[in-house]
Amino acid sequence: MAFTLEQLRGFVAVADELHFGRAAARLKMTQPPLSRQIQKLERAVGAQLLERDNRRVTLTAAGEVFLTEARRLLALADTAPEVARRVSSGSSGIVRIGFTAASTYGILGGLLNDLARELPDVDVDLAEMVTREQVAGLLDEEIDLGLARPPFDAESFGSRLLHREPMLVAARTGHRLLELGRPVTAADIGAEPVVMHSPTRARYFYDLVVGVVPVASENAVHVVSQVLTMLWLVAAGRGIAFVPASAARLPIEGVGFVRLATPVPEPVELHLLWARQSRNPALRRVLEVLERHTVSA
Amino acid sequence: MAFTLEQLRGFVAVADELHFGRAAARLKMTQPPLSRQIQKLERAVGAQLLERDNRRVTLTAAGEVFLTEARRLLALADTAPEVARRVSSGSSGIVRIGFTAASTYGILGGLLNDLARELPDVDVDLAEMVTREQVAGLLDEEIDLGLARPPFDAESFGSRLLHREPMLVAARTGHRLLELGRPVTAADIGAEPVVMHSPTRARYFYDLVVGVVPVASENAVHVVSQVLTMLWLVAAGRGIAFVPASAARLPIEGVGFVRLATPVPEPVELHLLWARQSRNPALRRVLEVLERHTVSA
DNA sequence: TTGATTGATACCTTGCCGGTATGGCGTTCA
DNA sequence: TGAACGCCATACCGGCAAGGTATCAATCAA
Repeated sequence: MAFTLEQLRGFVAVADELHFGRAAARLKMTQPPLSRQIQKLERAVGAQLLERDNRRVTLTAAGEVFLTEARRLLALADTAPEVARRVSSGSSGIVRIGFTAASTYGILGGLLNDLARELPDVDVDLAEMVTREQVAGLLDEEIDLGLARPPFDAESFGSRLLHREPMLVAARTGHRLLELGRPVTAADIGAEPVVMHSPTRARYFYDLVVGVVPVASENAVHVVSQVLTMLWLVAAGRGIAFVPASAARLPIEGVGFVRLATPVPEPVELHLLWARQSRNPALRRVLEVLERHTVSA
Repeated sequence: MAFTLEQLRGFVAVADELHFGRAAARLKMTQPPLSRQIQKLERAVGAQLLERDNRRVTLTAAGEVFLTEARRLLALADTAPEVARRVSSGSSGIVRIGFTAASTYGILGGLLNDLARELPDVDVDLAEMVTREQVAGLLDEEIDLGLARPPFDAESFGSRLLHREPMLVAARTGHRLLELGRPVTAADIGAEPVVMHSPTRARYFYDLVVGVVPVASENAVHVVSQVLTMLWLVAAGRGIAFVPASAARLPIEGVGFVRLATPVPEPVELHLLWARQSRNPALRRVLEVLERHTVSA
């Protein structure tokens, strides 16, 4: 037969007071049931815990070590519900965030700072993934929150526009386009070789660029999907590239930037994205915090 | 109102089976009282632990964390009588040691041998836990002694450097880095895909590696926290990994090791760690013995 | 639509827990 | 030295709560 937490409380009280009567009073009960509790506890443990010598009560050696065990058990039993409640209310927990590499250099830092300040007990796991992976990850609950670019299905996902930025042209230092002193237009580009976005893996940028510079696909010398790779290729003199403004923060030697003229001034959108079906309570709190989060451009 | 250990056992059984009927059978009771046990437990905890949707049962986020608390409580409740009985039958103390998985393959064995020889009347309980868990465990006296890596607070903890070892690069057999015949440097690694340490759960190694190989974070193909997992991923050809030398003792097929060049020759430290506040008398004696214990490299 | 599955509810019975009363034993004074 | 007191254990009783049986309600599969 196993012991109960009540018996432990009784034992700790008696061990504190070394007196059954006072211990019982502290537990707001009478002495006889307390005596029986202790007897049962000793039978369950299989060792004598207290020496009662009809005048005084003392702890045995076994009782001494069992007392620390009992205290630890009770402490754990008292705090465990608190832990669960905190998770349930979302004030503690884990939120897994997927993000595109490019968003790192824009707004992820400030966003994480806000979270750390307002929800210090929420752990954030970060995973770098492209938009398509994020969409899949949200659906099978691999991540809770995404930082991604359109398009995505408004039915299954909640989203919020987080950030807009202009499009830049990246070119090797000294390139003629950098000297224009004004935004670059499609006409300026002509037959310039272009490091192009992959139409499959970076479809968002691909569509955006093709909508502005119709000829671009003709001059593509490379097709890649990572902004960083593009800038390296630009630095290596392979051609020019179209990148979001936040890429200018990357410290790549030998690359300069100039604004690209677009119908919309800031066409590059980054959205917060989450699965409506998510049951992660921490996610709700995180969304509340990020609702108030504004992005400094 | 507080919960009982019986309710915890009920909850753990249901969480294991995700089925009230089977869980009840395992507990040798019928289903209705089990349902009520869980309801009472949820009221006592103050959070919903299980999602019952009349066809299937799932754990909520709060249930997930409460489950680990419940398991810990029950484990403690099961071992506590054992501890008391051992003392009752002559053992003079128990020391609980937390250790990281990696340290097992280095020095834990010899250390335990020393203890068994010099303090045969002290029982040793072992628990595998990461550094952060050890720090928490020491503070709430769940363990008495830790084998962990920096950093930790020198105010509340006593510590002693126990062991230093070099850092290795793990790569698939036949990999070019293994053929160099000399320690690997940051330049050798280049754009090699890397199985990286988690910056949150394996912060010590993360910081260590990032300090030596600045590009590592760019090429991270996986982020994990267990050395064994890293080696499996390396064996599967996912990339290379940075591991402490003791990991080379793990018998993983198809993985080779080569020294990583570091500013300090043996940068990986393992410390003995204990809470200054500890009142466990056996701990004092153990520390005296380990004071004389030296580690054969 | 119907039968099967599964968790919740209603109601009953019983066993356990705590209460009061009292006993046994030792200590303390007059 | 013995009477009174202090303290823990035991006996016995009553209420409550836990478990069992029967059944309901909801969902899913055929």
